[in-house]
Amino acid sequence: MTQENTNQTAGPERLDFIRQIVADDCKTGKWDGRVLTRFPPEPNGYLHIGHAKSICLNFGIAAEFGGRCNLRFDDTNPCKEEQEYVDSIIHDVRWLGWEFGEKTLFGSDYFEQMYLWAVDLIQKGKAYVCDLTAEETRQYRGTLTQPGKDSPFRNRSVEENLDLFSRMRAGEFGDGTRTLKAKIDMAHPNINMRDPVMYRILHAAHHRTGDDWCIYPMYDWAHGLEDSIEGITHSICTLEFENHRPLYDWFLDALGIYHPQQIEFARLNLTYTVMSKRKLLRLVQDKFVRGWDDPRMPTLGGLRRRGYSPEAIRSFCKIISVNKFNSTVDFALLEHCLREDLNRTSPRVMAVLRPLKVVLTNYPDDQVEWMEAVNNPEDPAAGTRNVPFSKVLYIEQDDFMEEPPKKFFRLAPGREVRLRYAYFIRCDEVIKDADGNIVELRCTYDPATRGGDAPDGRKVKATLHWVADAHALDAEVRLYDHLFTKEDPEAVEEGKDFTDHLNTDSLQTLTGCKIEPSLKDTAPLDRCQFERMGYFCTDPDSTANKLVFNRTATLKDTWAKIQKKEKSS
RNA sequence: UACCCGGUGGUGUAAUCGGUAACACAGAGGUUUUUGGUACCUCUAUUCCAGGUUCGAGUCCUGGCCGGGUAGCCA
Repeated sequence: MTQENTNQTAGPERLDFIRQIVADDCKTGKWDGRVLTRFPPEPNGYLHIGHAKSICLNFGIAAEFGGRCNLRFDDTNPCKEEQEYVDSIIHDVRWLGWEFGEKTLFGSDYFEQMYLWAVDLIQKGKAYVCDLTAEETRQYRGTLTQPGKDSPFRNRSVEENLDLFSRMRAGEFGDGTRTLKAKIDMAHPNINMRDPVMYRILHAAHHRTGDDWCIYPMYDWAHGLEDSIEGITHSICTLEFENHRPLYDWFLDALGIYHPQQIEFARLNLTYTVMSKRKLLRLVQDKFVRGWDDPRMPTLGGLRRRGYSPEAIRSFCKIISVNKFNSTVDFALLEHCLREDLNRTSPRVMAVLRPLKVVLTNYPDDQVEWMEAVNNPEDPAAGTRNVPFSKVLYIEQDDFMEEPPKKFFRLAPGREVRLRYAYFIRCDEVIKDADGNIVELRCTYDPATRGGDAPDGRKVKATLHWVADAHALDAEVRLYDHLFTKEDPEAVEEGKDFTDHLNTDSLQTLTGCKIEPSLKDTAPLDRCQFERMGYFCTDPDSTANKLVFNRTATLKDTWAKIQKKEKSS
């Protein structure tokens, strides 16, 4: 019976609608059991958490069904694309934990084949060279509710089209003077089918093909061909391409070549976040953030620098699943996945962010004791370390209140608490400066409580983290909050835009923080938990002389919740 | 007001094809605890509307309503 239960909980996972299609296709042998997906970014920007959804979908399906997933750059617009983006995208995909073999693929590698197929379409009378300007093309296209009208160049002879097209390629014409269009139906209710442009003239250097070409294929023409050439089985893309599918199908069928199946899904939206490339660019350009990898950015570079783990992002992508309707995922769900992973994997250390000096009046002046501390209670294999303890220490300012409310059970005058892995201490005296600020606590420790337990069995209600003054490392700590104050930053009133909802307190920099000495040799992107404070990550700005940490996420904080509730009531 | 797509708790999904609406997050309460963390337990709350088919509808049909996408020589 136990075994049956185990089998049930480990039973088959529910399939989302795309995996359902793939599973059905495998069963019916539609693609001879093959599964080949692809992730096709344009190298014109940095990847973000929304791309991670697509990456995990495509690579995940390939892995689960014993197939493959191609990383293919959709680089058909030389004006926007750069090698730097290619490199960063490759890095991000690998960082997320996906493998795509030695070879990355590029749409631009297929330019010659695409050209040949364009010629084929001309010969079949299904494409023509058009001399209309961009503006005229727009007018001829009609509107959403009105049909378009035929271009005066629509009925050129095959010979003339062939001649003109080869001269377009040869560079005889200026940018924008001519296009190659598919000859479909200018009255089609789907605007994408109203003689769409296949090639435009662009005398621009391409990041890979250099000056080899001065005509470049449009996405609608190129994308299906790329899929076809690679033998993709399931071409998974976002919802806005749904209206393009008939054209995708039309091209492939007109050419009579291998025809993958396109499937669309809804892109990711996250609360308190913007996701469009344009808006993210604005944040960078207008210096609302420090760059593309600012730890507040939803870019993979930003999340990485913030301290997010690839595992957390992958489990998030799995849990949100995939569907065909727009939805907005609660940021708290991403943080949940993050904490779930970090709790399991992060070594614990003690760090005091806002130090309050504590002097143990009955502790020998020059004594140092090395206390054994557990590195990770969730992982016994992580072992232990020793932390120095001495007469002068720091605790968190928030861990002391001169006049504590009922639910506060940390340190207060006359009250006893435990210093983690060390001793019970009692507060005897509060020292203030001329302005009445608390600057120091005089306390006594109980030598009998070494390690943290009282032989007489008495209990304390709180355990505090601490750092010994003489051995402390100084550090800068950057605390982050949501970049926006509104769940949906894009829902704006008249005359405003999303930057009006920027959170002015999204970054708080703390200096003079005290860290236990075990972190002396920490390296950029190392992750750890500062006990009771949250998950942190060493920033790339960190040096041996100046340590810098980013707060990845707070721990769940029921005390903060109580405070918030009492403040609001 | 053209065409396409879609509506399941507060949020994200599931219900294996017509058979007891479930899981997670969030929220509330509690147990354990040398992290007010973790773990564990309890609770709150759901099929857009109206008809129809059926013993039985979240699922099928019809009609509404609501939401999203589309008029780049961008992808």
